[in-house]
Amino acid sequence: MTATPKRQRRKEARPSEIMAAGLKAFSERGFAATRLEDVADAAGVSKATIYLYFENKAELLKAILREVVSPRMGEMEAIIRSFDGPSNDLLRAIYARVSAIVSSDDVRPILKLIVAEAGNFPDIAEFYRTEIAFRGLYTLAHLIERGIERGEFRPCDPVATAQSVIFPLLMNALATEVFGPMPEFNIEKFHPSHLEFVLRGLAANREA
Amino acid sequence: MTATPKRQRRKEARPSEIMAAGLKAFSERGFAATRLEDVADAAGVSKATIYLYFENKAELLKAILREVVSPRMGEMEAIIRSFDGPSNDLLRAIYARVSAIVSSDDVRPILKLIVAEAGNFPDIAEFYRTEIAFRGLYTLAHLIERGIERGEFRPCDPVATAQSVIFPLLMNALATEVFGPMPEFNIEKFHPSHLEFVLRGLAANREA
DNA sequence: TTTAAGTTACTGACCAGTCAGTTACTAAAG
DNA sequence: CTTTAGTAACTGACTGGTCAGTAACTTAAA
Repeated sequence: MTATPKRQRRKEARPSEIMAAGLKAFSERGFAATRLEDVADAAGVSKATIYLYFENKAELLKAILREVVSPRMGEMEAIIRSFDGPSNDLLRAIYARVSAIVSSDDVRPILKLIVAEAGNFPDIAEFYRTEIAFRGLYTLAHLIERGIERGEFRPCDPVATAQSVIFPLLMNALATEVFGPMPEFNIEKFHPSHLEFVLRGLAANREA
Repeated sequence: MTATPKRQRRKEARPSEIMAAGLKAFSERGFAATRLEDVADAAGVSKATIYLYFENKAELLKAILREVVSPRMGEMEAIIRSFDGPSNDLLRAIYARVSAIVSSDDVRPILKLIVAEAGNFPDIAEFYRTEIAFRGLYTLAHLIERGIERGEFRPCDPVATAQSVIFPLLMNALATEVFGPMPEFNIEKFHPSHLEFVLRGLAANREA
């Protein structure tokens, strides 16, 4: 009988399993209200094992916040660089990609977590402020600028307008995370409706 | 010498002072991480005094969340009911009012607090979901519908479009609360820019 | 003098972090 | 192909500190 032993040694898999369990627990209950013992249970290890891979509770959170979002940022910028058609089509492509990322089950909880905990972790707040928020916003602003230069979009402040474009996406994901799925918000209609709204809001005047 | 006594009996003033101190502390550090003793210090009372006016820590939070936002909701609806001009002007008026409320120093922290803590307080989440979020969104949707009926706005899904209008406002306030004031976001340009964006996104087609 | 607002000092529960001990695995020697 | 010595992964049980909530007392005001 080769029964599975009561415990296993799986050095490689542990950190990511612990981080996944931590993301779920932290985003559900908040950082301070989450017991490391519960994270351990969910990850199928003992609490002490967490301390083999992470210095302390705060470092576990930071590792989670650093790990999940950053890789996705590159994608968006790559799409913009490699695209060559009308700005409308580029915007559609970006929109589809961003909304898929932001609404995904691993990124959406992060959004809530950042809002809730950034105040207690200044270095993480700074990281998200510059590497995620600004970088994302300016990338989008750059796309808008491109459209203006090509005469496809009306003249406007690109950074301010980028917020009009992207914030509803973020807020919609955040609301879903906070209140759960909301049929009253017309979830399935929201994305096409907002995209249409954005394209009209950006459209260059016909007369010219 | 009629020196002020070391302690005073101020039954009327205590609750609101405690709630103000609680709002500040809870929104800065989060509910679980906030010590009731710190709230007491900030309110100029002892911790036990809090228990004279609130059953426990959770009830203090609930009282704060119930108290601050609700009164503001009525205002918005009143404006819409009493208005009679073009929908563009109505939208401008509402926008000014809502953005003032949402960015105010006592409502903005509530936004963050709700996002962070709704998960741990189901009854509060339900209250905000229905009495604040839906009610506000549908009120705005109603305004948009009015504009469509009068031929001033293009036909669209009012509820979905209301999100395009209001979510940037909320997200902008939330970002300010989370990351602090951000000159890079062109704060002073954002509101006029977004309003312009919204009016163009809603505008009825010229041909008709 | 009475009452009720307010405080001080305490307690019981909880939990992050630690450490001594245990078990899974590796591989060198027989 | 065993056995066994060594090591790295993992765990159970503990501790020191923290903090929500309370009980017994004090004093401002009516």
